[in-house]
Amino acid sequence: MRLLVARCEVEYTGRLTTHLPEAVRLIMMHANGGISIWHDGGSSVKPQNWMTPPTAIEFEGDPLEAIVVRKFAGKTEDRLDIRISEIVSDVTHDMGEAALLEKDGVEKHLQELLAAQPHWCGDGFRLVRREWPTDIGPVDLMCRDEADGWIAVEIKRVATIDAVEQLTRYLDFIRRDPAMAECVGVLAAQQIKPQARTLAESRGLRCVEVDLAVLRGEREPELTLFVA
Amino acid sequence: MRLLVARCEVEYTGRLTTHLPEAVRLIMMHANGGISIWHDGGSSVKPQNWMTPPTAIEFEGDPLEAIVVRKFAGKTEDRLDIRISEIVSDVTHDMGEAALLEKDGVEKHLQELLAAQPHWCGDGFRLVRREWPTDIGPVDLMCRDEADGWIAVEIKRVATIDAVEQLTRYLDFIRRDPAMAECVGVLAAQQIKPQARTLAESRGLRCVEVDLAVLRGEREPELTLFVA
DNA sequence: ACTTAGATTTCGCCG
DNA sequence: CGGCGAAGTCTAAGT
Repeated sequence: MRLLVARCEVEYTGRLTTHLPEAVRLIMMHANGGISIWHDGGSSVKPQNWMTPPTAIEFEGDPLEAIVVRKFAGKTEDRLDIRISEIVSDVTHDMGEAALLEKDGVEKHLQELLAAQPHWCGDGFRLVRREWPTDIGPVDLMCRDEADGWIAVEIKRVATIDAVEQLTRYLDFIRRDPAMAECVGVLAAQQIKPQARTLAESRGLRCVEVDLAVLRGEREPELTLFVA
Repeated sequence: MRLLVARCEVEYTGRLTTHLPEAVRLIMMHANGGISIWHDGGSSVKPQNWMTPPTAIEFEGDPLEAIVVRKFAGKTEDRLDIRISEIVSDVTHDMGEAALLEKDGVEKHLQELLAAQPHWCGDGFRLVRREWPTDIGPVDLMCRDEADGWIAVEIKRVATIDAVEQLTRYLDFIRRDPAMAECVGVLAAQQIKPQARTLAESRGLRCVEVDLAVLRGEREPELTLFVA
């Protein structure tokens, strides 16, 4: 990885057009051709400009005066022009083998936990299968209740209006099978946005907020705050 | 901005849990408390781990042995534990004034241009207002045609099936007003995905592809390719 | 290669 | 501060 700290000015043309006025910035260049441009005053997680691989990078001048990064994305060429007026530092580090990030707690885990304890989606629910196939993609969980009614469950970490649309589309297809014409929809998520809840309920879909810690048995479900 | 290149191992606990095995990485620390962790083999645009400001950063040991970054995001504490086994490089650069990115060509500009020249959305259209409010959010443009009919316009840079759903929801609400029961929907975008066009037309929504350069008057509209 | 859906999405606007 | 929609979203998975 090459770390170039330089006073520079940057133009990007591609899906849109941007301009960065002259300032001292960090230019991070990866071995795979990826490049990103940073300023202390900007975001600490999103670069001011960047280009993802594959790219073609040209270095002009000695000492370095300009870097041109090109990418051929379909019809339009993406292009990053870096004009360098002063080099503050220029070092390259070998970082060795790729060391990938291991994650735990994303939507897939939520699905695993709810598949193992479907009663959190509704009383008496039992799992028929995960990733129940439909013509437009798999529903996260298919369950049946105590009266043998069908329930399609869509799982999200955060449920927005999109999740309601998604579940609605699934139900449209599932209910075409006469045996499942009465299939019910449940939206289960760690967090359900108000507009999503409103739209879901207006379409007769049930909403369930679930707590990851409770699903893992690390915490008791919240107790009712009044005494009978 | 402090750039620390070090052999390290990282744990994150917060919205989820992650682990990074030992490797040489770049640790980028901004003056505002933002921090991000990079490896040459990973993505060149998204860090392996990060924490956005506000944060509380503790440095342990001399020479440096560990960095602990904390954030109090609501109820749960976010925490980043960086255990350092070897320091390769540790430099700090003053980058001076913030130099912000200037953008041109995003959806807002498209909306401004179409608001000024609504005839590109349909013959004889005139603008009533931008950001026409409905119960579930604002419609980009509300227009009327030569026969005084109402037209709701949804604008996208790239229109997907989601844009069709969005416009459909808006129309559902708009048409509840008897005076606007006949309101028509138009989807205007630089690019309309084939599936979105099919769905839109099946719902009686009109599709218009617009050209940014033409809207700006930089290019003539395409001529018809046959002679009468 | 293209499409779909997730993301510690992030970011900006507006209430 | 929270909700909501856009983003040069990026990225991984499935077809």
